[in-house]
Amino acid sequence: MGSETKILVVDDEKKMIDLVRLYLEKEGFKVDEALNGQQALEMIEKTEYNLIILDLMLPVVDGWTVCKEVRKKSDIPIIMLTARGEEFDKILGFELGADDYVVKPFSPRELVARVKAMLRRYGPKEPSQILEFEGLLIDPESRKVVVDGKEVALTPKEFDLLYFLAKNKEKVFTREKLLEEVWGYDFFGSLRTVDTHVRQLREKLGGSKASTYIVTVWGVGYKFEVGK
Amino acid sequence: MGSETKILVVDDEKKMIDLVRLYLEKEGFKVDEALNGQQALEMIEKTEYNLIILDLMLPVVDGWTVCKEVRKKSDIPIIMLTARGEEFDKILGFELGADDYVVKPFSPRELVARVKAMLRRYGPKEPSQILEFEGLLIDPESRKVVVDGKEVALTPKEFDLLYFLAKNKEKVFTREKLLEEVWGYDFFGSLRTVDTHVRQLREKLGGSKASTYIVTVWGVGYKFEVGK
DNA sequence: GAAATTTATAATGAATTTGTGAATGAGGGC
DNA sequence: GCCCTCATTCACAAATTCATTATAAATTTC
Repeated sequence: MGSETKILVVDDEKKMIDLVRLYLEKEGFKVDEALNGQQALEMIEKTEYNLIILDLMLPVVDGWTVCKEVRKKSDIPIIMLTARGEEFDKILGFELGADDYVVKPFSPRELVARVKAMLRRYGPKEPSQILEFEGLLIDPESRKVVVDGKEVALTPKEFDLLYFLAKNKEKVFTREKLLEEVWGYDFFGSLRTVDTHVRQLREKLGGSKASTYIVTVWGVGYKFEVGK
Repeated sequence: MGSETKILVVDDEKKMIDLVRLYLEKEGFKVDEALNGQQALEMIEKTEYNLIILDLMLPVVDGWTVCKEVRKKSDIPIIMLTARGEEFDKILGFELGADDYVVKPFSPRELVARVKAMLRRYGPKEPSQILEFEGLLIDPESRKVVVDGKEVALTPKEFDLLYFLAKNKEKVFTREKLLEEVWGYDFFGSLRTVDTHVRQLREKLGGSKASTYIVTVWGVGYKFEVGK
């Protein structure tokens, strides 16, 4: 992880920057800071960052403008920081190219989790691997799944679940762990939700060999297993 | 399970403590309680906890102070409990070294999930190891057991028992100790239960060399022994 | 060698866990 | 606004495992 992942934090409150820096550095990230939008744009010009954390309310040049400017030249992931009550701005932020937002006050765990999720997704592109098994092909790029040569339509959650299990084949996950990994650290719903999605998946994978891949490990959870 | 993870819960409302205790103990954690900040600090001094759950509003010494004091000496994960509306305090809490916060009223699942997440991240982690012996392979990640090249299906308890014994090979355990370690500290059933599971295991490990590994130590208990 | 203690075997009902069908409700597209 | 999809939850059925009991076998002790 910490192999030189550079993050730029833009906020006019020094205290906030320090807080964010504290937790990001604990995770091994390299952190730079900018106190206003103007400065931020200059720094982005000079240095190649892997991710930008951007407060909306900035002096000189506001967050939206920074966002728009950055997007003209690059696809760096941007996480916006917004104060509660600025909910409306959220939409605007997304339209202008932000990839995620976090509402202040936030928990460091939440921010770190989102940063990591973002980097996993957009960061130093580990070639998104096409997974292939007998009678089953999973392409994360196009989010396409092919069973016995025929494309099968999966819902987003179904796809994410299948892809996660397949990517970590032979490894058992508890329902709790799956909720955390596939649904997200901030989902606290019922464990049985996992069962339902597994069922849907098995059904959609049909009577073919593919339907045998998702295995119930009784008393523990599920795993993806190729078998023999 | 059973490996003694100790959590200190600090709150001036006994009712709140009981609630938290209920859910944490159900998960196998050992829970201590303190009703005020002063008491909390004394307990932390004497005992080594793996995690602290800390209410902000405390008599004698408040949550912030406790947090600051703890941080002077240790990196124990701290989860803060705050009442809704104390949003502002959240930031302050983080600056003082809290690792996460939960807003009251909270769902027990949420609290437990956060506790576990915290322990996973900061707690000590032992890598799960594949154990291999002549004619027997035990993989805790996939929870697979292979005897003489053929996979054998074990029930959860059988697997846990076998893995525990094998991981601690050459060491004798009384039935009592096994119940505590494999079943959990809160299991108060018959000692004979262990016998039953040992028998099942031996049967499933078949006539091969593997079936000789679980050894009865007469008058004491069982051990896993590779022999010659 | 017999009695006493400890362990092995086998069977069964209870308890836990998972599968299944269906209902609800949120959110997006038209 | 309306319909459709998807995610989630619930209730119930099915499957599996678990703990216990009773009885037989083994081992020790005297």
